[in-house]
Amino acid sequence: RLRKWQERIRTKDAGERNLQFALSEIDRMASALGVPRSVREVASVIYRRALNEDLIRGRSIEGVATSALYAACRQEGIPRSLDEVAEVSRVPQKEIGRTYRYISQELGLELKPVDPKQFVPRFASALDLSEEVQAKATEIIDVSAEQGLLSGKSPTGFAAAAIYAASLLCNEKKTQREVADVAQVTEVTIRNRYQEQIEAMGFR
Amino acid sequence: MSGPADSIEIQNVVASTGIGQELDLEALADDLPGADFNPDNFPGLVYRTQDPKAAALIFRSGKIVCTGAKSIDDVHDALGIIFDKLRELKIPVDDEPEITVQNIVSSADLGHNLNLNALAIGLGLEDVEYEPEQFPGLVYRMDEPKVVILLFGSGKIVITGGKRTDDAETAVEEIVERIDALGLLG
DNA sequence: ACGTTACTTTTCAAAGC
DNA sequence: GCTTTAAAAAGTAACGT
Repeated sequence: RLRKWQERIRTKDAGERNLQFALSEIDRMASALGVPRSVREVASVIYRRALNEDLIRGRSIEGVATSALYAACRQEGIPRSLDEVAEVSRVPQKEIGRTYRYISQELGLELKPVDPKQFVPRFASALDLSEEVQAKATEIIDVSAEQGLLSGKSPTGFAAAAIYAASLLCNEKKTQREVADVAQVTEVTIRNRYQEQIEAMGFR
Repeated sequence: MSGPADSIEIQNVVASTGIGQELDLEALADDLPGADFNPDNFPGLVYRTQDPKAAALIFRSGKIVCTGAKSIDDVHDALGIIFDKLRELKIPVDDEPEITVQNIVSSADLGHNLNLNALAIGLGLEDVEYEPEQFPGLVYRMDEPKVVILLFGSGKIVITGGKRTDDAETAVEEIVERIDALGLLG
């Protein structure tokens, strides 16, 4: 009986330690990503729910913690790309994506597809672009999405192209390379999306 | 009436069978020209047929997986060729080994562009996986027939997971109906 | 800025780690 | 869970020229 008692304490302690580790990892990654405290709290709640529903079995703590943070950013409307999240995590991007899909499904998060417009303020400020460029980029995204150009396209690439186009239209030109670097997409992707968006806007 | 169902093309058929006899894959690798066998990598020996084009994974237990064929007939033809090759090598093969179709992959065209964002919400986020950052297709799991459908912005689709030839047809009719009911079919 | 090649997703069996 | 095999869809990426 004493052994059972000790094992319970050991298990409880191990569980506590794992939880503490996960929460501190969420905190560390959130800081590195520069997301507000409210998002870390949402991520913590998602992690605890995954823990309570036994979704961590067979998965790494770090993987679930990272996915919880990725999901929290989306839920709070300030998404980070999987690339960005993977940069501050020690879990490979592929595993983060797979784990995210799993916990999202099991917890019924039902998150809508990421809206490219949600990347505009962050990318634009990283490029020192004005409020005017941001408004223009947002308009370009709305118009081209309405014309059906968004289906299947990566939200970051779509946002990057719109920002590039808007910077040209507002005489605050940034090079494709500069925009590509902050959005972490290639210049080829920006070029391809840019061409379609310009046509959708009726320019040419 | 030409509809999306008429555009269905089988792209790949996966089937399993067995010759009812254990095999020495090392010896078989030497006797079968073109056979690939890397036991450190994978326990199966890979053998490809040219006509019909297919690939077979042959295991020590005598069980065989055939994949890459474009029709169920092609699966039978390809496996027939393999059975004959084994018999030529004096390996006893059951007279008519049972062949089980495990998966059929088909493609089709709905004929209209699709708004995948609207479709994700319309079909129900709980049954849909749509992460364009990772893959351009929307993944929809259908219960009856039990298949998985990948839908693309172009209106082209992939139906996989079915075991019967008509699963794809039933699935296409069903998905068209659901998309149409949402008013999302051009 | 081309073209080519290759990777992402889904499905399924096989034997073994 | 992974390893291998095949195939489609469309987007993105990384090569070399």
